[in-house]
Amino acid sequence: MGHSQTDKAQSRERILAEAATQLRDGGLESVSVGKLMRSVNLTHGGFYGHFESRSDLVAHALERALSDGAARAKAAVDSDRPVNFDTLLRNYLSRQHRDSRKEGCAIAALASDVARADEPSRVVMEAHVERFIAKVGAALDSDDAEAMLAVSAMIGGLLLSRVLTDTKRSDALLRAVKNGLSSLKDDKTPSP
Amino acid sequence: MGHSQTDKAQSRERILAEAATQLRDGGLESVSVGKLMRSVNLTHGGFYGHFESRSDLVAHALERALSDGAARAKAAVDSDRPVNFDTLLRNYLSRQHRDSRKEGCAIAALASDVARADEPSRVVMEAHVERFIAKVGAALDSDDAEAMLAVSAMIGGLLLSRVLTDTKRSDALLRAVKNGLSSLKDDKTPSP
DNA sequence: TGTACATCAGTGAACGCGCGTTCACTGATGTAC
DNA sequence: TGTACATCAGTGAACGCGCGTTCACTGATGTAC
Repeated sequence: MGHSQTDKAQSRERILAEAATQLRDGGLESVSVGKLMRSVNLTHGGFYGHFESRSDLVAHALERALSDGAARAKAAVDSDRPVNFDTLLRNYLSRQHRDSRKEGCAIAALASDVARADEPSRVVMEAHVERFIAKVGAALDSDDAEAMLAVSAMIGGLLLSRVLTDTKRSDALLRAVKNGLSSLKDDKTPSP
Repeated sequence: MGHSQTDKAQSRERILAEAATQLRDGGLESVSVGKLMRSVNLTHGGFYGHFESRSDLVAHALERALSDGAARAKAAVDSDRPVNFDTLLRNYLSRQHRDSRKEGCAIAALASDVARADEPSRVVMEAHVERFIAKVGAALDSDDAEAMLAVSAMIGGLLLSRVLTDTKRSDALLRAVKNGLSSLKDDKTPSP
């Protein structure tokens, strides 16, 4: 708890990172100023030195939560070429991803929340959805339409696998979506 | 605001129906006892004659919200045979469905919420997800795996179409998922 | 290099507010005679 | 059929609590001389 300017930048960073995690874990409503500040070992009063209001924080933390997911995905395949579609599927639709909501894809974690949020929030997520579609399109090397289908199924599949309490059915659903989408690629690679 | 026993049953029904609508519109956290009772022209005190607690209400209203969607879907195709897959897709992935969250599918509306909720809530939605998979499986007349893929893409697609603020892109996404899934059926009907 | 002082990151008491829940009540319902 | 009374659906004041936000403060930082 220092008092220097670099300490302040670090505090803001810790607040933002923690808020992004709490957002993915509990949704847009779940972050409270008091609990958040306590969880980074600060007191609530200091919050307003970093953010204008709770809703200002949520806006920044939503962007952060979404960026974290993209960064994590990039790290998982590293500097590889255009990204292999099957690898992407295997990572995204894994039991590990299903079971680690806090660290996973924020589009899936917050889709229902943002679908009913105000326009600014939707614009923030929209950019990440479009980037995801572009990335999957490149991996599939196909048009937008196929990438849109794949992204919809990936996000829907991950979400549903988290709803199902029957682990075997949840696993089966992940597998079904993985295999079903994988054949999107197979259907065209053998041709040319 | 009568005082008879049939009045009471009607009150409970009005509370439950309104709660289900508010749930689909604003998520599991959005329903407050005071606002809810005011919106059915009663006072907050009377609430506890109908439900044990707010969380008891939410449990019942979640079930209701999910059932409403199924009932609406059934009404849309009426007493028809096994349900036509393309009709189902055209209804589910319509702009109208996208734009009427309050009256639409509660699985999509509440997927992210329930994914992080306690087990009882997940069990309630799970039953409806399984029923949806079975229904789509029958329409496709195929195995679970293909139905799981279709349901994932339908729910993910509807959700993403609600996130996108660019109407043309949102429309395009609905169309892409509709067409992509429609070919699941086409791929096998011509064969036997 | 050493001292005096302005800055400002972080503290914690206090605020008004809406929440879920309780409870003594009111008055219409519907039963017993 | 008419009256007396128990029941109970719905009312609204009151409660304790956690929320977001404000603000006078403290004390370490880092600059001016």
